[in-house]
Amino acid sequence: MGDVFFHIDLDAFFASVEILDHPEYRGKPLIIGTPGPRHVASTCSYEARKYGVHSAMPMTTALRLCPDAICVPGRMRRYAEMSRRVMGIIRDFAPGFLQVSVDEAFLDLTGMERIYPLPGKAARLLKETIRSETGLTVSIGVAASRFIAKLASDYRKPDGLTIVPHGKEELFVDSVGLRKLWGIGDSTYKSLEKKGITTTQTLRKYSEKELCHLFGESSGSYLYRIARGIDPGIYQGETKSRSISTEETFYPDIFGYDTLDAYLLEMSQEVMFRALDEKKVPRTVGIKLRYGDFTTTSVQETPQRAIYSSSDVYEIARQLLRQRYTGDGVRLLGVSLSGIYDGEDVEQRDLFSDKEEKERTLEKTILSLSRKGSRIIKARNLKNDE
DNA sequence: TCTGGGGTCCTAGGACCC
DNA sequence: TCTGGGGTCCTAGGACCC
Repeated sequence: MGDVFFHIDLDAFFASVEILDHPEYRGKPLIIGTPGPRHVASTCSYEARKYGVHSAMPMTTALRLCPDAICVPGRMRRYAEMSRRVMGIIRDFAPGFLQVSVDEAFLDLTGMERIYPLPGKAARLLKETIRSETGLTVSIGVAASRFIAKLASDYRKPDGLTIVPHGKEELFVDSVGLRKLWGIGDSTYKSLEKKGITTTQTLRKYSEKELCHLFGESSGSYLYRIARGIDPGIYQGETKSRSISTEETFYPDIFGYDTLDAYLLEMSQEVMFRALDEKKVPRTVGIKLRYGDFTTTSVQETPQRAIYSSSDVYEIARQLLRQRYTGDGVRLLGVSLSGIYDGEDVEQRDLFSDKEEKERTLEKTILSLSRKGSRIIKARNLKNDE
């Protein structure tokens, strides 16, 4: 027997948790999201999907399609808690556990024939265990690669189980359709369409060389592989670079350095606290601006000296804002940290002056306090100290 | 349709070094 | 004078995913 992978996907996760906690929502169109301009739906129940509502849809559009929908704001802590419970069950089920998002995970059952001779039976057992222990349903895809397993879990939803036998991958991607393959978004699909490629069958007529020529090395061989149901290597490499970011969309637009700086300070603190919490040190600070007309621009800087505190982040962010800001109304402002590396080595004191070390220690203390308290307290403490 | 927030990866050009 | 080749780092933007 060859490789066996499961992809487990929680059905309409946030909405399902809300229905679990509020049985009166069951059977009704439910949208997780706040009504109003510049808001989008994060998830919705299957009843709402019948009206054409889907994730990432603007709330104004969603409510036009489905005026009677119940809207609730997301409760991320609650979803994280349920996610941990479900992921715990999945992790205990078989080795080769790989969580890829709050509501998705892979299992590698390769070589487990003695314990699970029939993968389909094993998948049904896992589904039933999750359902009876948490009240949530999942859809599972079973295949010889992660790529196909991932597509398979989406093939029949909710509460689905799709097994793609090894050797039937090409047939399977044909029935999924080009547009729905992982990695084919609007933009890629449109550029394929321009060349008359709208199906996997047509895509297969091109050699790898031709595709690389048309779309570049990386995308070319990616397309070549997925058209044949060959795993292009999704979720294989350990993630190299990491970043931590926060951003906020405003309504109405905000203007002026005073206002923008105030947000920049708050956001600098937030991202740096998260970095400190994970014992990470960033090398690069960036800001992102989106103006009222949706034009978006970003600037980043990698300074020579180490970034060790949120006031460092803020100072750089402030300068970057002055470099870029046109004075127009700002729809979105964001701060990001990237080029992140493990901070353990940097903990050695001689790297920092006494004053710097004191500040860093202070931020850590504030962080540990803030784990119990609110973000407001955190921000106020820092301001008073400056 | 009037477009969130948090991520990852890729590309292309320029700087700089050997 | 009239322009190598490769490697690495940095930046800005874009595509994609959940």
